[in-house]
Amino acid sequence: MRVSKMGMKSVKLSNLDEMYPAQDILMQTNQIKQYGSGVYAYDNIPLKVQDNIEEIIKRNFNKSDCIEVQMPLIQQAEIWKRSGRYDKYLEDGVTMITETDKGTYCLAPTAEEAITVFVENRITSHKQLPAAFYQIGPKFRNEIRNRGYLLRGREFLMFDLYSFDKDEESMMNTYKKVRDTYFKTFAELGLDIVAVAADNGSMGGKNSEEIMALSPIGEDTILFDEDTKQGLNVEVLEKENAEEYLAEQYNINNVKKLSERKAIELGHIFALGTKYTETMGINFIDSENNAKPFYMGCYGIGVSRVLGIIYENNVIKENDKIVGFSLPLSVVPYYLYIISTDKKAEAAESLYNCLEEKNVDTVIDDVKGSIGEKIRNAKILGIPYVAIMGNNTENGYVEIERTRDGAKKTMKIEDLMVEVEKMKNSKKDMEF
RNA sequence: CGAGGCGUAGCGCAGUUGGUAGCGCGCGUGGUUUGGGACCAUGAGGUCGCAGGUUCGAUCCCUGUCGCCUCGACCA
Repeated sequence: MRVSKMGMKSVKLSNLDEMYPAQDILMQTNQIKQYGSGVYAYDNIPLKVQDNIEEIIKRNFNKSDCIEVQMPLIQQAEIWKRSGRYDKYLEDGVTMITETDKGTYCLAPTAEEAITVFVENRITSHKQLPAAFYQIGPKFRNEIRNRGYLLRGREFLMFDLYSFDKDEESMMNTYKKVRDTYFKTFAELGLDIVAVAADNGSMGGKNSEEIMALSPIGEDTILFDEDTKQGLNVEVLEKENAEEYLAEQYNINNVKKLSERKAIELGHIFALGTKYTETMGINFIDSENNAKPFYMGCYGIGVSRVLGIIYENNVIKENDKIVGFSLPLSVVPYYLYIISTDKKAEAAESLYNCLEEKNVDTVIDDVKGSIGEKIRNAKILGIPYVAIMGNNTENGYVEIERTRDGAKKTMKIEDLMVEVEKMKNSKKDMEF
């Protein structure tokens, strides 16, 4: 991508939001644009980071035999009435309603109802079970209070997975399998997650855990056990016989060892049981020719929220001042930010074009400006490596700066091309 | 919805004890610069969120309203 084509201007950062500095940078530099409370447009780089997050999620869940589908975003009120949730969702004011001359539609806040209808008459026999379908798409919730930029919007991107099983035991096996996939997925995304036993809220059902990421900007405080990696709600300690309960339920024997950690919820997994399929009357035929309601599970990940957290977790500072971020290789869309003095502009173009040909995406700063300004822009965009060609580098050589920690190295241009391509394929840092 | 705060140029902010507004950054033009956010000159850009009221006169005072932010409840 060419800086000259991306509608970018140099912005001097000022008075960053103390709580969410990274997302404030995105706003100040027009990488996200707010249209209203909890409603944002995305510029190229955050959008592509989000695409990459999606892709990692999809790949992991595809491997776990989950099938990607798409549910409608406008859903007739009837299906919500069928599950009995219409009144509750309206009362809460969370669901956004569109009245048309063809009737009332709900802008999808979630999709249990829609997916259940999708499965009806499609999965009719126990031989087709277990089955799991997921989608990644926009969700709309008229939140009582939006907060933290992308962390809790009215319109946001969500991964939602729905599983169908023949009985409770099988449902719990699916639940565990999905839970494992969550851990794999978030590890790949570079986020430390903890599963925290939780209330079921409006979803209902048997069993649920919040999937939380440890992060300094977390809104919630959880207790964390280093040995078992188990997370708990702070409230657990307020229970009667808390110590016994912890020992029994979570194998935690030394309460003093628990440390308080800031965390933020990125997902929630539920073993629902037959709550929806029973009220909606959606059944399969078991091996003894009886009609039975499916045992469902539903599982969500706030993709937009993951995006926000990844930005917030990767800020870089110089002299204690936040100057930008350095996005992890697992999700960054451009690996290298190429800059040069006028005299070396041709060499920069040639490096850019060669990498384009190898399908390695980079950014070339082809706008007039000082080297220092351009390096700063690389950091504001979150590009992990900067290639500098100028007075300090003789022909055929290039200086590389790793934005994460400011480490520098000079190398041959042809070696760089090999290294960057390697980095793209392995998602691992170049050697420094 | 309960409590608090804020709406003045694209962004960050001043200011007017009531006489219709400034600064920094950014932006346009010309020139000099060119390895860590350069400089000189010159210019563009605001019905001071909106609507009423008080007043000779309101961006400022009063009332209402809308929007945004933070804490709480709720959530991915």
